[in-house]
Amino acid sequence: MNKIKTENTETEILIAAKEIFQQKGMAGARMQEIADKAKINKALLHYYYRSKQLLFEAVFKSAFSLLAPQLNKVLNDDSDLFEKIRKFTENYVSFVIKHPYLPNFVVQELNKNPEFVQKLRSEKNFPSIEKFKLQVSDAINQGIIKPIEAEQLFINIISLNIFPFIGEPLLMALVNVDKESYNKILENRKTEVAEFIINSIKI
Amino acid sequence: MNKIKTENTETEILIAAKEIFQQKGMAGARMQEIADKAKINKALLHYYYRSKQLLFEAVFKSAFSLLAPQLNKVLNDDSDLFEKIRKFTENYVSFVIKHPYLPNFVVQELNKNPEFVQKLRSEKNFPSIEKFKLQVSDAINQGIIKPIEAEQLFINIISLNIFPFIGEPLLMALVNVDKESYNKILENRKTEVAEFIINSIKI
DNA sequence: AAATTTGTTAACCAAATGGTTAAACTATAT
DNA sequence: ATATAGTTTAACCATTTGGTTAACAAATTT
Repeated sequence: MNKIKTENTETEILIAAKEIFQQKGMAGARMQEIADKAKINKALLHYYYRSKQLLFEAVFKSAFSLLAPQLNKVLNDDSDLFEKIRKFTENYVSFVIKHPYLPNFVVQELNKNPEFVQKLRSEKNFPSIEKFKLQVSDAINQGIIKPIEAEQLFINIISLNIFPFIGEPLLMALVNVDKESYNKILENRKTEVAEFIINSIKI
Repeated sequence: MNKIKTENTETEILIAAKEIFQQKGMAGARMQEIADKAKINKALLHYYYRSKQLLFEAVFKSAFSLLAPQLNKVLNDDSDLFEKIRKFTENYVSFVIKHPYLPNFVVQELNKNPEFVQKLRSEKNFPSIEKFKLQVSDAINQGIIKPIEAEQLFINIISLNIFPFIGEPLLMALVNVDKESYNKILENRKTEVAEFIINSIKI
């Protein structure tokens, strides 16, 4: 079964590359280290992915395709506004536990390479805010929430959920707790954050 | 004036190193590029700072010593809780405009080097949360705000203020606006964020 | 089963990179 | 003015790094 063997190697490379790139970034990652982790010869990396840049792009796209559905839970889910804020907040913690380096990786590499956004936008499933805008203005018109721009609310939701992970080392130091206590704080945020947001906007 | 000339060169190097390190990170920065930016020979970098690692640490400490006073505006300022939230939120935007890459740099390098926190903690002026904890529990006891853990409130304040900058390329794409419109959104956040927080906690 | 295509490796290469050295230059002290 | 200490540079060096090559191995096709 040639196909299977090939796909295995190709996938092994991508898995190894994900780990290294997500932990060390494009600049800090070494092709040799990826090859070692995938237990293959370095030349095979180039056989399958041509160059470091292309391998990186494959990893980046794959990472974003995991993050996008999470964001769509806020932007394109049909559930009630409050319910979706609660669900997203609770789900997001589990997501990050599964992929600890992923959100930071995406945010970071996008900062170092802002033109990358173009490549993402063209892909299908790229999250769009349009539906969420309608939902927010409906909720305002129905007197469920106070007036707020959908963009601001969205940025708030994302910030409150993502930053505690991206800023973990900094926040841990400032709040002056060890990893175990910080994890408890994050665990509490599963419900705290949603209530914090809802408290702020509900009438 | 030997002293002045020396200090100039040393400072020029630090200024150049800040720019390069903050934009490209430790792994992505090149000593030659720093030398070029400082308009000096590469060997001079080593003459004044010994190694890339030590130059980086000098830059990092200098960066953190700029960020710390900002954080202390939340943690160790004497003003009233609501007032300090309003002031911090408004000030922080100006701070980031002055040092666009700084917060991201600190957060990022701390993630890649969590043991770095130790080196910071030992330094004077390292922000401590103790005073803020008292302030929050006082406000709760006086019935000014709803019960909330000081740590959670602090994380919320920081997240809402810092992430919109760190996540700018991602958020710009998701909210689907250009740089100019995004800047307007950030400008509005100067007041929006504080009201969002206060709305949520006030009784 | 012979030929061909696909997958894999060891050895190699050129460029980049952090760092060093020895000499030259400049300013200060004697 | 001359010796001395501090500053700056060009040239150099060893290692690392992304990438290539040529040969070998394993499937696949004919």
